[in-house]
Amino acid sequence: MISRATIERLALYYRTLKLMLDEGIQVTSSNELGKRIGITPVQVRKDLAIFGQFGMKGIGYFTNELLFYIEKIIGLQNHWNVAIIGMGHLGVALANYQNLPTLGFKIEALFDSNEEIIGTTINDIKVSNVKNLRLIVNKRDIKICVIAVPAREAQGIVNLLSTTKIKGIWNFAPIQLDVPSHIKIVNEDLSMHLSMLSYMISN
Amino acid sequence: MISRATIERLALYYRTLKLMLDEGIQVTSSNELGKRIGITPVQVRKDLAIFGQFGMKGIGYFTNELLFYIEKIIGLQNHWNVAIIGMGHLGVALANYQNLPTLGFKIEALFDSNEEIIGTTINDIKVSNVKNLRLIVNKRDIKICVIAVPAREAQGIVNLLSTTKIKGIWNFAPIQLDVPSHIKIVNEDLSMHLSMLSYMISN
DNA sequence: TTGTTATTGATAAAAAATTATTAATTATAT
DNA sequence: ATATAATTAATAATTTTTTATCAATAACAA
Repeated sequence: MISRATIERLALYYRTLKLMLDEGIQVTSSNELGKRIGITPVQVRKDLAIFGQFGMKGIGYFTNELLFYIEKIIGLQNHWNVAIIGMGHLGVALANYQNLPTLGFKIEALFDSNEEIIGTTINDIKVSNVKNLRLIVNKRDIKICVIAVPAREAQGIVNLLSTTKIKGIWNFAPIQLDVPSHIKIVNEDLSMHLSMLSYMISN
Repeated sequence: MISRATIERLALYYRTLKLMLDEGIQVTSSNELGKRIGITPVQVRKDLAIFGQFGMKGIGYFTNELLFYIEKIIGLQNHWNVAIIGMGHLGVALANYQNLPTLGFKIEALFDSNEEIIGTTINDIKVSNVKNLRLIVNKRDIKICVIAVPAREAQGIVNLLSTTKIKGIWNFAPIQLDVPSHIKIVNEDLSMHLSMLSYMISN
């Protein structure tokens, strides 16, 4: 079982390696990677060692090679269809969020329950009635749902989704959701992080 | 030194206790708290033990008392003035984010560099020119800045802010920022969490 | 060729975090 | 009164994570 912390760092290696490639850096090292991210080179090597041997003793890592392997590990070579549920300010922001397509996620549908919003177009995608959520998710082969509805409505949406074939949920509602084990969930807990910041500056 | 994981859980205890109070639950236990959050009761008690003894053997915890103590620990009794920099879709969403005022953060200023946005009003607050960032931050006693600008502009903003009296940064730009040690930073790394979700559903 | 430097990958050590156990305490039922 | 169940807080044990060390290897300079 690979720890959450390791995967988070893997995502940082990925981002850093992409930047390095843009900068024309063809060979790098655990030292350089660690320095950019703010961790020790041993930690970098330990993380990579879990998945294989990607470097060369005495040299380091070929940037493009390592990037390729990490992309594979994270699964970013897959291209999943995504739906966003809840077209409040946050949902609209996510519908326009550039990193979604950049990382290979294709926004296929947007949903809301407000009659005034249904039928409008956001970032070239028409907003559907949340009543048709299951139907559209199934028809358009949507594999990831982003939950951007108020906390009190979130569990209801999850219940609707739990019998579809989605694989993951990216949850922005500040609430602990009950999700069947075949669906993976990542909580983007903004209010928790605000509390974190409060703690850090208060102590 | 208290671990990040502990503080994150503390924020969850806080949220859960508030909900419990709303539900009229006056006495709770590490068992009940743990169950709601999905962790063991021992973990709950261990976390709390770091800060003191808040419970009673044989009984449990008085919900309002424990809430009060945790609020104190997290520092949420403080009320900080906040500025948001970058009025893209995300910045606008944050300017309307209800949990900011709920947790005691007061949005005092909004900034952008786009002439067409400067001077407009978002959630009753006028958008200022980012050229006046330092001036306004100092004048309005702003202690927390939210960075919602593109990654390539983020470090420049931090450099501007590093000589002001702000205490914390809530960073939404997907980049590792160099921050002087007297300013605390919390990274809200959406793209990292997307990678996390990708890993979880791909493996 | 040989010595020096930089580097990985493997193993060992140390530190940190989590989980288990148990004594002490309170409420409650008999 | 007494036994039982529920619960915290303290301590012990275990597991996980991070950090340190070192042999092996490659490039390069003298």
